[in-house]
Amino acid sequence: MANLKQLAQSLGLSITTVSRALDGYSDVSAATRQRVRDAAEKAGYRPNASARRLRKQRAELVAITLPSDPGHIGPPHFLDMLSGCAEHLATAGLNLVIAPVPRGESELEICRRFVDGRRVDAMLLVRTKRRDERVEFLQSRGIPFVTNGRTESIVPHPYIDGDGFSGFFAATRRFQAASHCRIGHIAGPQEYYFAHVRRMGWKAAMDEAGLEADLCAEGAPTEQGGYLAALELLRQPSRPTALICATDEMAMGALRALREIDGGSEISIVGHDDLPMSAYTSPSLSTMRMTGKNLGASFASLLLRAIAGEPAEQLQELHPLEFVDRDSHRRPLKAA
Amino acid sequence: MANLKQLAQSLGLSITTVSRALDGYSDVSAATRQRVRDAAEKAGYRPNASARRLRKQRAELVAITLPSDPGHIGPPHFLDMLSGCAEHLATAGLNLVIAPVPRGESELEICRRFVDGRRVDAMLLVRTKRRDERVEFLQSRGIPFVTNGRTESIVPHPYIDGDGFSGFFAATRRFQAASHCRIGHIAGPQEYYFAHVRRMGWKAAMDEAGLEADLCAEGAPTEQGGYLAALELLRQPSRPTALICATDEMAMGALRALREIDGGSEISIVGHDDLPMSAYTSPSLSTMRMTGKNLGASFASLLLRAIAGEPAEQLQELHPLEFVDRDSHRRPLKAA
DNA sequence: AGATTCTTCCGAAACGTTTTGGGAGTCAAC
DNA sequence: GTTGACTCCCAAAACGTTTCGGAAGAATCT
Repeated sequence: MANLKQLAQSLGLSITTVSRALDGYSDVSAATRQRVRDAAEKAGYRPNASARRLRKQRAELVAITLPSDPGHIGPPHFLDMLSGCAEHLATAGLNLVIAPVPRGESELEICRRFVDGRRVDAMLLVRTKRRDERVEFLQSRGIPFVTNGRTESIVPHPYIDGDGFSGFFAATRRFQAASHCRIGHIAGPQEYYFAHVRRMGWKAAMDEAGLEADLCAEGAPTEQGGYLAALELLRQPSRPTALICATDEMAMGALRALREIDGGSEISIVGHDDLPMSAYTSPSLSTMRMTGKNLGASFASLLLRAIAGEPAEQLQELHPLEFVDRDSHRRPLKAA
Repeated sequence: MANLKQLAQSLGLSITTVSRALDGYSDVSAATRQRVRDAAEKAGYRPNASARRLRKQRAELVAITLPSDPGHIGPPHFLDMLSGCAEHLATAGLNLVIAPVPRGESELEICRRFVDGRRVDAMLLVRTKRRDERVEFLQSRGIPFVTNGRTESIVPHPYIDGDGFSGFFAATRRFQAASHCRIGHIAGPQEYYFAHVRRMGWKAAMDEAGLEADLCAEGAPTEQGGYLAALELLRQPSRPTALICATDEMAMGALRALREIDGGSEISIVGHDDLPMSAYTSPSLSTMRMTGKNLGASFASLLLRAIAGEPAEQLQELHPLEFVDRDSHRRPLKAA
């Protein structure tokens, strides 16, 4: 409850000595140190955070941008991540603050406010774009940060990401191995790195197999976006027999479209994210998810290393995707 | 980028005047004010947050405890709430920080750290217990706070909550109207207020109808908890024909139990939370959810009013529950 | 002309901590 | 009896802001 001055007075010591005793410096005698610590404990003393921050020129805070419009990271996972992240940061004395983006303001402005007002020591970025102005800004300021998702920035930066290319490549291959030729892709907005790279994985597998990669429709990364994109593909003269969707949510929308369309139940489908609800759709949705446990802790750990000054090149984690084998990806294929 | 001193020097003014110009005080001339503001804008000046906080004795921060073990608020909703809350608080210049609870530490210790270290001006509490030591602590410190969920605290405090009693009462009535007599309740841990009050709602409706309220099993508020509790009820000599579950997650577990048991498909079921996945189970899960949009903003708004000094009695919001009518609550009832 | 008010500015203190750069005392070595 | 090393402690500065209490000069009133 009290402050250092009062504590010092009550002990008949100087502020300096009390402060150094609490911080465990060796230039205060063991006896005094103990006496000070006991008194501090008894008084319930906690150093005033603002004062320490001002003096040490560190905010002891890290901000994470909170995607307010639908992004590629499903809420259930995101909250897990937030939690794991906050917990890990706390072990280093850092607290996690949420940086929401009010309508009418850009994420860049938010970054600027937090960074230039020295409200935070570092930042975590979510939902990266291929060309991400937040990344450019933070690099120009030289403030440590880690992104969840890569970018196409020329100068490297720390990130943690799932290997969407390989995952979508492998999923496409899987369909090809099951004799699918008309494999369509429901893509997310291509300015996002994750959406782009997933499309590239699908396309590479099609190209390599000598199949035409013409069945691709882009939509918002939402149920509705997936629905509309799927309808677009199903209206083609030569329909897909299988669909690879950028996200589970989009896949749910595609499933809705398939239900509405004649013969839709013969089309196989796969998503990405492994949302909890994906296990309960009918058919249950086959999907992919990032391997590795506690994404949040890894995210935080990378940031701590970035703060400690490790070079960006050593702070780039690309996790393989694992396939979640359920029903939707092997629906009976009608002979063409 | 710069600080007040540099800005003042470059303008040939005192620190005081620059500060007051930026804050719009009337004792600096309009001309000077404009000149200062232009210069500040050009220099990209942002006041140092730590310094202001120290001087103003306000942290400009609000913490929310993050339930790390499974609670009653489903992750999807929780993240929405977090986001809405952070956004609303930001309009008042407050940022939201996440207070995770590391294993081995109690939520009380976390509160103490945040409050006594003056890291926050106020707190948001989630997942309240009937007797909640965090509430008692914050009341003893006189720090503003709002809980999501009521408590049995003698001295009133601000809260926002769903009316679980009436909701579960009405749901039980609904089953009774459909000729169910053996209506069971899958209860959450009774130390939580929400779990207790939901059970009370069910019990009151049973008592009032002259039906025996003997079919009640308690479990952890998880899928597994619901599964085990349901098995317990289904093993009774006189089985339930309908089940009211404290949460959707528990209801999902109960559905699993029903699938495994002979005749389980004749048992009706209802949950609470309206998780996204609840629409996709088979049968689709009838459930309840709190009315009112943007819980997070309401939560934040209550807190701002609490900070402004409004008495607790005026800051208690109890929202009715609405029934989400799907398939699981009207499965064919075998004549007894 | 003197008294009063208004306008516009500023010096200095304060917020509570950490850290720099010693200072006084003790003890052993020369 | 001077020197140096060591132990234990402290005064004061610094971090960057806000705000209290004027002060100087101009304008208005008596």
